[in-house]
Amino acid sequence: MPFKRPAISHETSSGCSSRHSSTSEVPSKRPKTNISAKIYPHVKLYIVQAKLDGPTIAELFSLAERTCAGLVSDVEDADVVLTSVTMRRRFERHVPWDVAKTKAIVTPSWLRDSAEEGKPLPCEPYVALQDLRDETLANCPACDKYPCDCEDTDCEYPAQAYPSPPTSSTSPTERISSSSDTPNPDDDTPAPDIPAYLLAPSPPLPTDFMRLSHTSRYACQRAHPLTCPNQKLALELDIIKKGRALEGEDRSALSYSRAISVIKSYPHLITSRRQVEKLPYLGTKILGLVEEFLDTGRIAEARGIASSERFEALTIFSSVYGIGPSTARRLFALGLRTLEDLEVYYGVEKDEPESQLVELEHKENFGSDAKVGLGETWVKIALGLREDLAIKIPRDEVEEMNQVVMRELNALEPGCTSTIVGGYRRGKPESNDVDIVFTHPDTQKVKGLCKRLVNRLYERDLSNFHGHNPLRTTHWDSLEKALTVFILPQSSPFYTGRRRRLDLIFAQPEVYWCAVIGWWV
DNA sequence: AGCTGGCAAACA
DNA sequence: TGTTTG
DNA sequence: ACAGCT
Repeated sequence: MPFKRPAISHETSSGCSSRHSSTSEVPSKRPKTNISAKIYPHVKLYIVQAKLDGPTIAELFSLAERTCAGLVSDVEDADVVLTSVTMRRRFERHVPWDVAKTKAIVTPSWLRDSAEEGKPLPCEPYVALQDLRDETLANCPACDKYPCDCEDTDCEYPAQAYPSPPTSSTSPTERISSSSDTPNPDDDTPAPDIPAYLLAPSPPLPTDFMRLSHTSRYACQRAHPLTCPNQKLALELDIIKKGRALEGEDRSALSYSRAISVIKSYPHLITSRRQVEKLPYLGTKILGLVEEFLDTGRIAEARGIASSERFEALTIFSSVYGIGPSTARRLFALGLRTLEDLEVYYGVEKDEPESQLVELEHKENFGSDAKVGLGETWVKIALGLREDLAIKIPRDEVEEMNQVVMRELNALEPGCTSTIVGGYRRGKPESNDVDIVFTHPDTQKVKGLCKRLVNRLYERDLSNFHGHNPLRTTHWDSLEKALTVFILPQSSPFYTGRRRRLDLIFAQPEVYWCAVIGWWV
């Protein structure tokens, strides 16, 4: 699910040490200022003419031309609505309430003052309708939305909601996997041998929220939070999507994917069909389902799918590594229904749970020892792994895994740096697997490093899947990756003995950050 | 009405 | 080639 | 079977 949310920018004051000299030395250009003359180059304006006299309207029109993307004649298309109307009842005669909730509704002075100051101004002092104060603040184009939501209180975000900075291998011994190692800004001295361009900028680059809009056709321009205001609807549609995917109806599933993605980026609670019917990728069928959800709180088709024996079985089957929709359907057609059925079918001997891993290599060429045909050695292993892999990994432990791996990598090749990506980077409190991107300033040293690390982890009993072979290793272009199964050492305070999926991605230094931001899933 | 929808690598 | 994965 | 495009 390739949907990312850009990191929310901290206020500069927040704990990050400014000792990192990094930002000034970054060779690539930071987006300095928008080289646009307009103050609100992306803002579309709608003017409610009621209560405004002719000259004022003319003045606002010309201001709008100078400062904004333009005026729109349909209020639905607008980002900001200017009005002198202050009473809800009267305002509703000009703009439907549902629509109004999705805009910033401000007085004409907002535009005048912005033009005078020559810069974007917060909407807060210009809220036109008190009933829509929250919505207006949330939709104010001048603010980085999220900070604006808590303008009164001090903005304390839970630290764990933020991506951690990369860990460099330059502090090898000092950090003996101490428990909570939240990013510690001050005591860690900048690595002398890691060029600044490979370290995360501090403070983080601000996000240009004005370039993001939930109406964009491109998913990468539609920011969305981890859980959205319409989460239940999204989950309901997701069931249909999964159902379609399991049945091999890829086209349909793709449509649901896009629709869900659009809904996830819609920043308000949906209360009427009208709010969303113009959003991209929502057509007649899915709008109908949305409407049904609005009316009844559920979607019959999704309920039907979710409670069907077939869906349940296909879901469990395909949760096994190596079993996809097609095989799942085949197994179902064979009459299998449960995990136990699978274990029998694939001939898993539960008596000797440990032996599977060790002896695997020798069995490799004798596919016929499974009870019923299919000598799927893979699936046998995956079945044994399934229980562990179904357990989510807390952020603390993800960070610990990175520490441990970095310690080994550092011993192998000093001067590496890494960033944890995947779900962790998107702020998920728990991950299904761990993805880490590595690099080293010396292009030559990156070559073959992936294999070397995997071998070392294997020798150290940290990674033990499939003999010397990780699930797969591969490299395309200048990326190398290994998909492995990892166990923390017993000495770690986070040791559980549970096996965890760990993906290692090695990138050439010049594509390191592309690998970091491009690693979705 | 009819076509398109992401992709590359790995395995059997 | 078809299936699965990230 | 879902939406967008031509």
